[in-house]
Amino acid sequence: MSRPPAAREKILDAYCDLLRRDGERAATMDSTAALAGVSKGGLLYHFKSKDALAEAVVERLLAAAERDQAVMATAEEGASRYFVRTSLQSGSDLDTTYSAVVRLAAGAYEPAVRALDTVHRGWLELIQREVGDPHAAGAIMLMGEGLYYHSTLPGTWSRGTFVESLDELLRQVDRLKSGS
Amino acid sequence: MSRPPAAREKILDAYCDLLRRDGERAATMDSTAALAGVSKGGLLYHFKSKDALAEAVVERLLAAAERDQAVMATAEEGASRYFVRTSLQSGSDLDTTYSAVVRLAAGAYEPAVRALDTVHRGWLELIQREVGDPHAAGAIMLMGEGLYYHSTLPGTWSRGTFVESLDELLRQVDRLKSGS
DNA sequence: GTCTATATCTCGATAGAC
DNA sequence: GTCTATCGAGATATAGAC
Repeated sequence: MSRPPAAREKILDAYCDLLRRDGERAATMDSTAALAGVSKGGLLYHFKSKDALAEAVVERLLAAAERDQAVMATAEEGASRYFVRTSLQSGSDLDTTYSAVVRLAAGAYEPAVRALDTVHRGWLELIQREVGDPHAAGAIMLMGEGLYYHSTLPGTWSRGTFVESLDELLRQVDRLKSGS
Repeated sequence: MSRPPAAREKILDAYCDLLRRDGERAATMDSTAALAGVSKGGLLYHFKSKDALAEAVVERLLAAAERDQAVMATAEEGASRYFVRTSLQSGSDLDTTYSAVVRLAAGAYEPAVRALDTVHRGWLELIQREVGDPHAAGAIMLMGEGLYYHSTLPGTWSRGTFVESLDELLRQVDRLKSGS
């Protein structure tokens, strides 16, 4: 359990935040360094290139997703409800990193695309294990992903709408789970 | 019904394609002009700035969505099935433009965010009109949006998975529709 | 209406001081 | 381990020829 330098983590946090909030275009090394409170030279000591930064974010996602899926697999409410409920952005480490990787994938960065594949497979697998019917499981996963998609678009009406009705949405999940 | 110059449309097509396939970063004026088969000067005759390009894409989305929602409102299969079915990228004008605007919104471009709000409200409204129960309608909309989200991520496993099971997914839509 | 040439700015990355 | 200074590439945008 080596403890990575605090500066390194601050830089990664800043890069993920910029990706999530302002998009790939705004997530430059200059603005990342500024937000992290270090100079460009300081940043480049920890990450030799921009690719190295992106790589580190992808690794962070895979680690966070593995931890989260361990929790999801044993959640009392069941994997489906856990998944849909936590698809709303809450500011957790997984949220932020996942959103950042989605932005990287949107920029056609291959390692990000592959990492998302892995994470998505894991989620569907866990939901299927609980639900049984693979198509009901697929529908539940899509609901969660739709919720994520809406919660990640900057400042929209839909986020508020769906946040307010989360309880009722979870009851729709129950309907998909039961029978058929 | 003024007919806009062919070059202008080709430029917009190229810009949308680049945004969708390669992200905001890659969608530069240089590469847009190259893909459209015009020079940078030619591009700048039709669009005085990059912002003007983005604006035109947003307007195109609003027009395409209005046309599509008119079809959706009277679709024989019902608005819900129509919506979920067409959430899979098919290469239609609406698909391409919507994806492009989502990328612009991810870059925190406010007019894109507002346009998406408008379009999303319209979709949910039409689904609710068919389904009755607003929460079932919300769940159906989220399924469609999840499907869109997966189909727009470049080259993933999930796209294939959900494409293959579209018929069964539509039956899950029916389950959500029928009696709460 | 479309092109070339060019000015200006910002990004990513290197070099070297401290 | 962190900083400043600076270079080359690529981005937006302007000017003006055809």
